[in-house]
Amino acid sequence: MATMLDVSRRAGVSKSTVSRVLNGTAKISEATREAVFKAIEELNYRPNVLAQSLSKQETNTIGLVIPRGSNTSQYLGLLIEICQELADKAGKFLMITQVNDQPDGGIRAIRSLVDRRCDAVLYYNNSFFDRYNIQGDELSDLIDELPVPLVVMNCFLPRHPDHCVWFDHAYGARLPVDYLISQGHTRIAYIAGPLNQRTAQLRLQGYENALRGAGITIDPLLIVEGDRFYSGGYSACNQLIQQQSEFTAICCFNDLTAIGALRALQENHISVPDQVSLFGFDNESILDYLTPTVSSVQLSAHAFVTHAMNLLLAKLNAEDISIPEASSFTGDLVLRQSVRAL
Amino acid sequence: MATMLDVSRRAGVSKSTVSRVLNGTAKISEATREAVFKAIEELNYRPNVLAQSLSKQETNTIGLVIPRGSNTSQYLGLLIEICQELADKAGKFLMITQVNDQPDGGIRAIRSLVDRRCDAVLYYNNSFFDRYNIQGDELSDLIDELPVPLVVMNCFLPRHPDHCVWFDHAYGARLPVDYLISQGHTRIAYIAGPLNQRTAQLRLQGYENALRGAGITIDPLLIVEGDRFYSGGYSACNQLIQQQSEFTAICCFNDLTAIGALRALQENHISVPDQVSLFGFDNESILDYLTPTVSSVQLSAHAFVTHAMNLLLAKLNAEDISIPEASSFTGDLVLRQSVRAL
DNA sequence: CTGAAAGCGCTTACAG
DNA sequence: CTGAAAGCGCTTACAG
Repeated sequence: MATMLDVSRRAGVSKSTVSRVLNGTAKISEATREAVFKAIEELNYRPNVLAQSLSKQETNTIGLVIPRGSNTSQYLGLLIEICQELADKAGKFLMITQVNDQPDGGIRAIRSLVDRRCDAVLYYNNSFFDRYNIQGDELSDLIDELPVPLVVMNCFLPRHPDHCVWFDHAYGARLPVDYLISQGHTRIAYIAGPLNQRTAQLRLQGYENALRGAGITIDPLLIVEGDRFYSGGYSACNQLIQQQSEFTAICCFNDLTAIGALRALQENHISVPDQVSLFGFDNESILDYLTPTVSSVQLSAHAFVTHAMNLLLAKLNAEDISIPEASSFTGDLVLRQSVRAL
Repeated sequence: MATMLDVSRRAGVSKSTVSRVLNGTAKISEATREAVFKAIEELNYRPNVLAQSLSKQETNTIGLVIPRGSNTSQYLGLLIEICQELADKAGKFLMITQVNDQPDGGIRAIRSLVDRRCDAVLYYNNSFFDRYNIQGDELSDLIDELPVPLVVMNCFLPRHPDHCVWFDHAYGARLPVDYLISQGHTRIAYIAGPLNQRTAQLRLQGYENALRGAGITIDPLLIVEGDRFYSGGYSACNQLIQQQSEFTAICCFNDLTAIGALRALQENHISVPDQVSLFGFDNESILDYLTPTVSSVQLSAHAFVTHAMNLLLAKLNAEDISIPEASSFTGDLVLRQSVRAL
């Protein structure tokens, strides 16, 4: 690969001049400019970004750490696309890496980006209690230690509320239950996510809070654990049906779970919504094309990611951002055919 | 940030020694080793990967360029996860970047990774005729010009068959049509993808080839263009219904299209599969949870991506791989309730 | 076992 | 307008 020295020789000038031509950092006579460009062309020269970065002591790069197990998530594409777009606008290169399936995978991914001298790092935390996921404390320690800003998405860090952006899952999960209660339902079942995950715990809490708020006793038989995929929703719903507890509605951890449950209900000739009302969570676009269409809760992933990136960029530019309360995001109810008043 | 010089001073040794301790590249007395590690600890030192790479003239990094508009694709997560895993195994850092929405976005993304001295680059081509996508010729020129290996996924490059891995879309799309014909269907409709995209064109060809092969006249009225999303399938199917052409089966560009079509059929009280058989394409896992479950064609994305990464790694290691014919991948029929014999 | 020096490919004061 | 030189933070022959 041709270097700047090669170019300078071919053009009959010094390295410095080539550098200046390339960076437009000084007046250069038209003749030498042309000579330099000619040499660049002939040698097919491309600057070594590593050397540039080392020399300038800046990389203009933002690091993004994406989670594993994301092949079932429709959020991943959105996350990347928004970050890319905002990084572009800010004139930064977005360097993406994925955590690998090892202990400390998350921390190592972050460090690896910092070691490559990213100006700042955005970390998407999949769920607190994932097998190899970072604990909140480790993240907080890391934020204290790192020489560059780190913003964490999807978890709340008590010691660093201004470094994280999170969803209020409990609040969001409460919405459909409150609504069902307002429509006269009292026997409301819940198919949870994997309860070793923080997100699943919080959403279950939201369900329980709603019932408690309405003075309805929580019936443990009406709470079944799924696996956040279709199959878990399917078998959990079958369990609900088989144990013959009476219920008039089911709220689910997420949409996939609800779709699995819907299938189980239909196989058992239980009509939705005539006999059972159904709520998903996430508001994936397929819900509009199921029969019946399925109600859900919409988390504004777009606003969420945008906020996180803007927070990061603000920290980068050392803008004195007042800690925005909006770093916590809630959800909105989306009603469709799957729900009816009792 | 502490540098190696800082560490060496604190430990009372030379930079060289610190480097050797860190890299285990020479016998070092236990005493100095400890002193060095102590200094590293105290200064919270982390090597500058940029400087290392520049000095060693190697980065041990593989670049991956992912497409835009991937927020609706379930392949993106799989693509990244497999590449990450194989890169890990090969001891390489995987640097991911996304093409941005500008002319030459693809080429610029590739170049940008090469400028960062990736050892090799893997490029996922979304579709030939996307707004800003690279043309095959440009890719071939790039392969000739770049100083590092470039492997291209999802398109066929006549000049570089050994640098690309692709699906035989026409073949895959032919499978369900052949099957339907074998089951006595002759009036088979097709809801295409956006026909300005190469993939959509090829799959439509597969449909037409099957009909021709069976001596069935192609009825233009039975071919409608969708948009590869639910909504396009929905309206295309409504169009088929309204124009009252007789048909006993519908094959679709992809599963989303089929799901949209299913909704339209159900709204019109047309029974699947009693009155109309239905095929999707891609075999997304939701198909098992629809009512009825929907037949499809499975492309082995896993094998596909694995093959591409292995091809890249082989080129990196200059292994003399005989050009594998298997660089073209086909699909498999997956039959479910949505199809019946006539 | 360890250090001094040159080099990786750039940028940027400092001179002229 | 342009060049020589020092420096970015490492690695690695070359000596000893």
